[in-house]
Amino acid sequence: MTTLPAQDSKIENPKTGDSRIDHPGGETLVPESKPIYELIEALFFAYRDFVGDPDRMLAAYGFGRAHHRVLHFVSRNPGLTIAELLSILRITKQSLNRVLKELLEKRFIDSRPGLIDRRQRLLFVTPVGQSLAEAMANLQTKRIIHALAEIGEDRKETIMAFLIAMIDDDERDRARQLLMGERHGKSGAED
Amino acid sequence: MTTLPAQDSKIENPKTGDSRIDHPGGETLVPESKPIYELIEALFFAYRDFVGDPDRMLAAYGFGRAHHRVLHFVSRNPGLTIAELLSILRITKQSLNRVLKELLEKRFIDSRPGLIDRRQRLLFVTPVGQSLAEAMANLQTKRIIHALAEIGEDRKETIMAFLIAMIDDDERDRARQLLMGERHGKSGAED
DNA sequence: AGAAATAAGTCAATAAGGCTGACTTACCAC
DNA sequence: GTGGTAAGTCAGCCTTATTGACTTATTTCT
Repeated sequence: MTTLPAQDSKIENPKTGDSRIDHPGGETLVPESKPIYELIEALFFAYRDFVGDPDRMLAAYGFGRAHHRVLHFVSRNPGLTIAELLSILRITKQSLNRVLKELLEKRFIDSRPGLIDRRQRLLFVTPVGQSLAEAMANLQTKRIIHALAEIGEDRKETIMAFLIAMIDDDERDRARQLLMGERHGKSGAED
Repeated sequence: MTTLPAQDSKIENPKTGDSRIDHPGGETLVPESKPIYELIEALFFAYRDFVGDPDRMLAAYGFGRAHHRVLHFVSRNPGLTIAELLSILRITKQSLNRVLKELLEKRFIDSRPGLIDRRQRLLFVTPVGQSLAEAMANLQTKRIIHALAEIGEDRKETIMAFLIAMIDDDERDRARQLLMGERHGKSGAED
C-alpha cells in the first residue's frame, strides 16, 4: 500500500475523456482512447452467465465454483501435481486444500504418489469426477456453440485470438500451452 | 453437430465414450459436440486477468471487486436507483448495502431522493468517484485495445456480437440496452 | 551420511462478499 | 387510511479467499 487515499480529485472534465488522473496505485493514467464501455460490460454479463450454468449444477452436489475449477483442470490435465494446480489457479495451498479434500473424500478426484518424486501427489479424476467435469463442460460448450452460431462458426479463431491476447503478457504462453492441451512434461504422469 | 476446425488431438482422450450422463440437477445431458475446452479455458484466463487490473487499483482504496461493480454501473448510469442496481448486479439488498454504504461514506457516490418518487434514492458518482471509475475503465480499455490490435480492430463488432450472444436469452435485451448506453427512461435523472 | 531444500498437509485467525429471515421507516396509490 | 413498495438495518451463516507458523516425508546436495 502506497499512500492512503489522498483523494485530491484533479479531474479536468469528465466529459472530455481528457483527464489526467493520479492514483495511489502509482501510475498516472493517460488514456489513449475513450473507455470501451460496451466491451467491458459485455464481458461482465457474458462471464456472469457463463459461470452461472455450472454454478447451478455444482450446487446440487454441495460444491461451489472453486470445486469446479479444480475438477476442470484435473480432468483436463491428469496427473497434475498440487504445485502445478496452485500456480494455475493462483490461490494458496490452504485454500486449495479445503476444496481438494472434499473432492477427494467424495471420490470425485483420486490422488497417487508420484512415480519419480514420491513427495508429489498426482491428481486424477475418478469416473464420477470425469462425468461431472464433462457435464459442466458440455453445459458451457452449449452456450459457446450457440454464441458462435450467431457470429459464424468460422469466427471461432478470432474469438480465441482475442481471448488469448487478453491474458497477461507473462502468462500467455503458459496459458496457451494449457488450453491447447499440451501436457506438462514432468513427473511421468500419463495413464 | 457443428463442424469444428478440428483443433487438436494431442490430448489423451477421456476414456468415457459415454455421452449420456444423469445428474441430480435433473437433466440428462446429451452433448451435441465435444467440449470446446480451448474457449472455456481462454475465457477463464482472460477474465481472470481482465478483472485483475482494477482489483489491484481498488486495493489501494480499501475497496474490492464489489465496489468496482457498483461504482462502474452508477458512473455509467447516473440516477440509477437501488432496485435497478440490484437487478443488474443480481445480489441482495443487504450485500449491496454494505459496499454502497462505504462508497457513500467515503464520498465516491452521492445519493438524492427521487424527484417523482421520493422513496427512491438516485445514485450518482461524485467527481472523485468518477475519476476512480474512469481510471479503472481506462485500465481495462488498455487491455482490450491491446487485444483488439492483435486480431484487427475491425473485429471489434465480432467480439461484441459473440459476448452478447453468450448472455442468457432472457437477459440479453436488458443487458444490450445497458451497454449500448441507453438510459432507463425513468425518474427524470439526466445531467 | 547428514544437512538442506522441497512437496504437501495442517492449525488458527482473518477478511470479503455473498446469502436468508425478520423487521422498520418512509412514501405512494387506490 | 389501508396496503404495497423502496430502501435501510439487525443478526447470523456460508464460501472462498488470505497470512503465518508448523509438521512430515522425501529428495537433493555436499
